[in-house]
Amino acid sequence: MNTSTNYLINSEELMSLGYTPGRAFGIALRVAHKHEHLGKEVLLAQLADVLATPEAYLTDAVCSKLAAALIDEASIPEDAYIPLRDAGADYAIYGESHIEAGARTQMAVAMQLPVTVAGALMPDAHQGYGLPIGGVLAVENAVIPYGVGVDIGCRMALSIYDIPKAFFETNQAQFKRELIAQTRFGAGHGFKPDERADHAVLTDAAFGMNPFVADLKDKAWAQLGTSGGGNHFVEFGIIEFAEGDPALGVPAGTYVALLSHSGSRGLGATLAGHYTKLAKELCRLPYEAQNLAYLGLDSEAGQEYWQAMTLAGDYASANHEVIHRKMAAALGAEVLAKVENHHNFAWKEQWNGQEVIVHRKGATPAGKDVLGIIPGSMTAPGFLVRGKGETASINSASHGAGRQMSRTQAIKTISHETMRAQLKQHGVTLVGAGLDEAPMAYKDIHTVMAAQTDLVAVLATFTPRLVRMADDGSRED
DNA sequence: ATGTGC
Repeated sequence: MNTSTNYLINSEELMSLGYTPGRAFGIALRVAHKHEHLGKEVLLAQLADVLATPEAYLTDAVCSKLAAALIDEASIPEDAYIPLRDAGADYAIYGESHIEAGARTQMAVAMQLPVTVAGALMPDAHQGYGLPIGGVLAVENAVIPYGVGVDIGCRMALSIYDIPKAFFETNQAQFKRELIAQTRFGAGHGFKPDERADHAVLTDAAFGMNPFVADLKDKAWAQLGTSGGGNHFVEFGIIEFAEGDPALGVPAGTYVALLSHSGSRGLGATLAGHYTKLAKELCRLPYEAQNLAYLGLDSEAGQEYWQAMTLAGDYASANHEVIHRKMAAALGAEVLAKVENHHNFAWKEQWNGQEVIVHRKGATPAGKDVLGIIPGSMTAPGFLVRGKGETASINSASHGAGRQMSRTQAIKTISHETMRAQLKQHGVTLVGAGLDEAPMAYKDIHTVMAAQTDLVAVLATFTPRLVRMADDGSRED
């Protein structure tokens, strides 16, 4: 994904040929990279010629796609693009010193959209696609598919069991068995036909909203109750309430709890891809803002996306419900309390006396007295929090610690021995996961929490003990 | 994030 590494022909050279940033520009860079064996001079001459007469290259084995993109771009008049504002409004940043520059650049562009009302960057923010992860954007009467993200409705769910810590510690083998038996991980994975779960979401009329969505229902059913890959997990841990919480109905004390993190699987990903593509066709923005293409809420496409997003959110919730339902039944556990919050979604909310659409892409809703879960890492605590309703953060907080290292960097620099030692030191048993999910790849959650004391108050601390994540190819054992 | 690509 990192396209900036040692290309024979770089962006500046392309620009000196007369290429301008856009889709064709990216294709030209890739063509040049793929055919480096031709040598720099030959490539530069060829790229200049394609730019001058793209029509002559429409059937060329190497440059046909580049030629088509150039013709396509030239056919769009300058004034077909929706202009950005010259200067974007200011936005609040929490924990700025730990946020990478790329995330701030993306947020600055988002602030220039003509529909933008307000924005904020959470302390776990990092660069994403369109809106940064950890970005919050309030807009007027529009929705941005990539402001929600690919994993629509991705969320945290916590079940607090009436099980003492001591019982967990003497029966860990049983908890581990059930963790493996009741959960499914891995990209593309679902349940076999005779293992499929049932849930009311499968009867949601929104599955019939159009043939495209209807086609996704069978896979959604197979994946109901699964967790997927990446940073998703299901884990047992110990949750400590220093004080009782009357609203939740949990007295002060220490309990065993189940915490899950996952989203809407293939269903949400397919819907996100489909509606982002549609938004890009209907909302032509300048190159740097193209991934922020928006749909008017009053438009047919906007209403369709909203309905699809709502379905994906309900489906993501059902996924967690199935996991938690199965686990409680398998353990014979009584659930004292449940907390759930999504952190990739768009909401209709009041902000500063005005109705806005708030996009939270990797940000926890933190309106006044709203409960949320902010996970740390597999060896660092997560927190059950209560929102303070801070206007400047648009009633939001971070959705975790955030990455300190990229996946590739983590795989390169962290050893299996180091990771094993870290897990052992914290008394954590891990099933699955690769080095890219090593705890050292994440920021210090305490630093992140310290940056958002104005946004949330901590109600309880959750310490992971038995963690399951997707297997990954880099594992050696 | 996602079972499949510029």
